[in-house]
Amino acid sequence: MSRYDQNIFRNYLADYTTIDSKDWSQIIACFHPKEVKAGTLLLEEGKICRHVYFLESGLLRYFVWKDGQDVTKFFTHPPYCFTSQRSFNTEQPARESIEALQDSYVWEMSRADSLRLLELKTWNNFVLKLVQEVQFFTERILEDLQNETAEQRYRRMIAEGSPLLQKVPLKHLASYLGIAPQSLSRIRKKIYEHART
Amino acid sequence: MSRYDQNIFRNYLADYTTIDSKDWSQIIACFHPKEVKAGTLLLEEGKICRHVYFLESGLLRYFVWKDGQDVTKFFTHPPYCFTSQRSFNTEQPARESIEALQDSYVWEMSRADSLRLLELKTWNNFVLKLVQEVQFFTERILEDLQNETAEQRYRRMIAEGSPLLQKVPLKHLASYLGIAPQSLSRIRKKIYEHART
DNA sequence: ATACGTTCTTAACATAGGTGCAGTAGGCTA
DNA sequence: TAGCCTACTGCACCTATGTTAAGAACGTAT
Repeated sequence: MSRYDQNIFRNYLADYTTIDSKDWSQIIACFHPKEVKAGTLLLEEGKICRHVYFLESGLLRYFVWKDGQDVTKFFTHPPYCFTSQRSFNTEQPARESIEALQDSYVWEMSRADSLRLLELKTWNNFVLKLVQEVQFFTERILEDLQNETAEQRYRRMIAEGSPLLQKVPLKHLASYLGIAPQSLSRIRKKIYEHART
Repeated sequence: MSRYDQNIFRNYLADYTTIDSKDWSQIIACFHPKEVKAGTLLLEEGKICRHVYFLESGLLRYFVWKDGQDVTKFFTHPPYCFTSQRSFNTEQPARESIEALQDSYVWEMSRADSLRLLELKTWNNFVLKLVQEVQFFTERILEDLQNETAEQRYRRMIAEGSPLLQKVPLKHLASYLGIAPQSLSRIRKKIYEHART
């Protein structure tokens, strides 16, 4: 696993928009490397999110506290550009925390730089596409949630070969699916029993 | 109810971004008025959405066909700027239809004009904010769906004084809440019984 | 007026998808 | 060695919602 390889970021951006060397140097100049050890928080609930991040490697988990329980909202795997959108845009305290599940390499950009960089057409274009993409993802999750049970969603993760299955503890997977760990166990049992026969 | 009052649109935009007369004339030049009678479709599932719309007055309903059933996804009330995002951006057939529940006055802009207008900084700025806002809404709906039952969501609509309660037939409200009309009736009965005591 | 379709309500009953508790087992850390 | 956490399993139980079936209220067309 390479660390701090700018090309990962650049290639990632190139998937969204064409980007020349001049744009790229402007963009990368705004980002600074930051290492996040497994188990530590990149963002803590209640604090204001003041950065835009790019995840180069590792794995992150968004979660909230709900009735004294740690509830996993979703995961971010590399390469991905993200922030705590609501907190970042409104400058209000974040409702969720972001935890590294594995040692992660991220690049971060300050709010001030972010606002400045939006003047750059290439970046502006990228951001718009990214936000639309996030919107599509959210809609997709919403749809799945309405149409499928936790079991069906878990089966689909398997069918789609989600890399999360190998990397995420089952307790987090369970809360991500919206069920108790016992229920996930039962589902797993059912699936593997059937698979054997 | 005034018809085709450009000021409604302009004031709406002003809530997102400052807008001078020159910008405004460029923007409004791209939009053309269109009346949608109650009960008719602004967009039909399977067709490609080729416009951006602004809803000046009336009420719209997004719905999809799912297992031979008409399922309401959400409603749009004025003033609001919208489109079938996925279809519009990807030029793929829309998965949902948009129906007018009341006689509605909308303004429409072609795809070509939309792309051109994005070059205008004011408009670009507005679009980015709008897409972020839509993302917030979707996230909020997702959260509610995970945390609340249909009954709780219906109660909250009442508590928040949603205007939909007066305007939308209960059958659509039921499918919007994700339950059968009978179930909504049961919930309503329960609420009103309790309210009386 | 009458008849018809649609929407909404009510009731009895069924059920899927989940919870909670309790006990067991394996692995890691101190 | 003990202690702790995670995961698995069996069982009883719950509850939100579906299903079915019937009737009431309302508007519209004939």
